[in-house]
Amino acid sequence: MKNLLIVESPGKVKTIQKYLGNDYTVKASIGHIRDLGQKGMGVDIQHGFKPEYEVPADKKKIVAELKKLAAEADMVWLASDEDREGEAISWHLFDTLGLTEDKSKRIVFHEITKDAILNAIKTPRTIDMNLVDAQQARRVLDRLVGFELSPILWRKIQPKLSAGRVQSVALRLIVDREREIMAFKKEPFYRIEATFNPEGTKSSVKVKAVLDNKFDTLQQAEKFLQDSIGARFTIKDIQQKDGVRVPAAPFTTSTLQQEASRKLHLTVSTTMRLAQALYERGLITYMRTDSTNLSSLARSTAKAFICDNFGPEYSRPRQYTTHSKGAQEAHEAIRPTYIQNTSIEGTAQEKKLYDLIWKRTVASQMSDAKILKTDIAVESDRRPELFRIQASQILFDGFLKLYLEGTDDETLDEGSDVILPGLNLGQAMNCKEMRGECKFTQPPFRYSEASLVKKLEELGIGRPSTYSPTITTLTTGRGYVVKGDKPGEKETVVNLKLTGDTITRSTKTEVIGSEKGKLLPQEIGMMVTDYLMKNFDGIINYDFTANVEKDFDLVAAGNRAWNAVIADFYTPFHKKVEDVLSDRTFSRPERELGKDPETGLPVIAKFGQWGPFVQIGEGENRRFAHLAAGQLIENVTLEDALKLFELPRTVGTLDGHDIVATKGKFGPYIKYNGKNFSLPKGCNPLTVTEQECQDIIKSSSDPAKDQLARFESSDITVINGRYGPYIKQNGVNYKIPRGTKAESLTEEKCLEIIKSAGKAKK
DNA sequence: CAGTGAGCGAGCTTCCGCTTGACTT
Repeated sequence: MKNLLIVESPGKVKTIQKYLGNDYTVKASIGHIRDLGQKGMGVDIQHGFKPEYEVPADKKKIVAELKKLAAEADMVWLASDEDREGEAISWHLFDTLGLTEDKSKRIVFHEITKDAILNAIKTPRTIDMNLVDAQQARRVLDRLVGFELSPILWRKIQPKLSAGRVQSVALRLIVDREREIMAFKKEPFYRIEATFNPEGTKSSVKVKAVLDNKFDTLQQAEKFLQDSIGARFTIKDIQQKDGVRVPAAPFTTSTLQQEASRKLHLTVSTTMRLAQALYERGLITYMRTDSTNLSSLARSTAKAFICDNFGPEYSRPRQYTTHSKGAQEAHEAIRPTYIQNTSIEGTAQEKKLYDLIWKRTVASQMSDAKILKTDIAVESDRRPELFRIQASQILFDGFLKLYLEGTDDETLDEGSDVILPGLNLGQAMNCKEMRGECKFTQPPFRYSEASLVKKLEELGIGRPSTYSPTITTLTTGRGYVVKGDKPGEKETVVNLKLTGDTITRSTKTEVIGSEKGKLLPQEIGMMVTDYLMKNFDGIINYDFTANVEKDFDLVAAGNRAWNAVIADFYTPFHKKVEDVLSDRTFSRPERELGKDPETGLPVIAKFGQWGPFVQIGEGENRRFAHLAAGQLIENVTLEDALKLFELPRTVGTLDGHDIVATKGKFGPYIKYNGKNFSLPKGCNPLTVTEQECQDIIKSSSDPAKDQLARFESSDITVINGRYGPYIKQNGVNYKIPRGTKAESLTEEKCLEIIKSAGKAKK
């Protein structure tokens, strides 16, 4: 064998092999092949922070294979990604495989095209040891921070907790936001909206306008409406302005996660799983990237596609530059591999995600949209305030033909086109109706998974490959955060309406500030953040990563030794760690919520061995209840706390046995005759009726309830499982191939599936 | 489930970033 070429991702191997032909064997390292040892610190702190590298167990096989192939090859081409981590991977390969400088070359390419790869082969270089050192500094710093801080938490708060440069700041963002919301005092205000019929138009023509002033009180709003009875309204000013809207840049990992969340309501991890599947099928480029760059081939095919399908006036080739902090741009933006593929085969979700990527990519190469913005002021002869009419009209749709980026601001409706009738200066406007509506000032929004990723990217914290795993660490990993809903607060408001000469009042109950699917900090997350803020504010600072990145840049430029950077950080940091560990005091949050109205006993929220709980009374007969997900000691109300004691609740009986409704680890369930039955989604254990419980118990006792089909002779059952239908035979489960409808399965068809699946498994 | 730091102590937990399966009903 002449040449061995090693890349990171197995997904690239086939394509590159095709471009290079038989003189090359293309293999993948499958990411990093070496890491700091798992046992202990893995860094020799005493001797210049020397890293103690090991090949992890799951990488032994690939390393052995690469070693063998490298020994047989005349030349080894190290083609890992062109970024800090990629450079380190090349160096670890060089070191581990026992390569020499005359028998190995370092090459890089940013896109998987024939030109890019052949060009890379023509322009090899040597491994950039400064860049490798910057990576070693990053790796060692993260290990030192994580493995010195985490044990402090085990000792001071709870075992198995963790802290780190990325996760602790991500957690702090969520905790800080929650505290901002707690501190926020919402204020009511009145917004005045009028519906006008312009003089000289049909009476059905309506134009909506909003007063440029808000009122603090009902009285002020009512006064305005009274003053408006019989008032004359005329157009005082008309301003028209041409504007443009520009398409958003092609997707990076972060923006893909945000848009898939906004438009397709996918979680960050689902988005990545689907994108991985598309990538593996060769349908899209690599999905973990911070670059908005498109290859020249992609740009030219997009141009041709747009000209052919929409016309040349819709085409505007653009190259986007990446602005995000710390971007390393080793890959292209996420785009369809072939722009010509306007749709794909696959699951409904895969199709939707592909469609999103396709539209975003093509729209990014289309013309600006031309907009005519109109701003009209309407004055009253009784009051100085002005009504404003704002409209925007699309003169040329450009990229909007395909795609409009979503927004995180839940109060904003998408820029709909408002068509105004012809209006002139001085024209009279007849007021058909005027409303005074009570609104409330809004606290900042809680983070969703995707908006947290957006914020992390803005701060330069974390990388495309870690956004999703970081969220998993905070939620299912450590229980610092739960994803859930906040019900909002009920408010009774008085609204006003003026029609003709009469003002009517209406009273309405509204729910203010409810949020769904947001990241809610748990008590343990608050405690960890408070503790780290108090003792390690430098590390949990939002700028910490940005600052150390500057040092890493100095290392990468060859201007500082990597271990000198680490020493500067470690000396004061470790002293603080020692100080904190010698302090044996513990503090736990505790708060009295009030008195139990039934017994008069105090109700106290505090943190125990098993997490936050509330207790009623003291001594022998006190009662305990866990706080629910998202409830915090510092702001749980007495009312909410008392509700926690309403479970378990005896609902009724069936055949002489009690039915008890309660909540457990897996959500609400009912206990009956020694057995447990989950309550269906949306069924509240506090309000579920005896009849409903009896039905649940009876239907759950039916062994065939999840069976879709049963073929006795071959012991085959088709079961409707949690992840969709599947086939079971002799205790072994088999997937149903994509595109096959479970209802259409016959015994023969099932046997066929089992037979082919059996082969695949071997 | 247990129960809301009396003591002792062995042995465990943990980081970030680069990758993909293997696994789950």
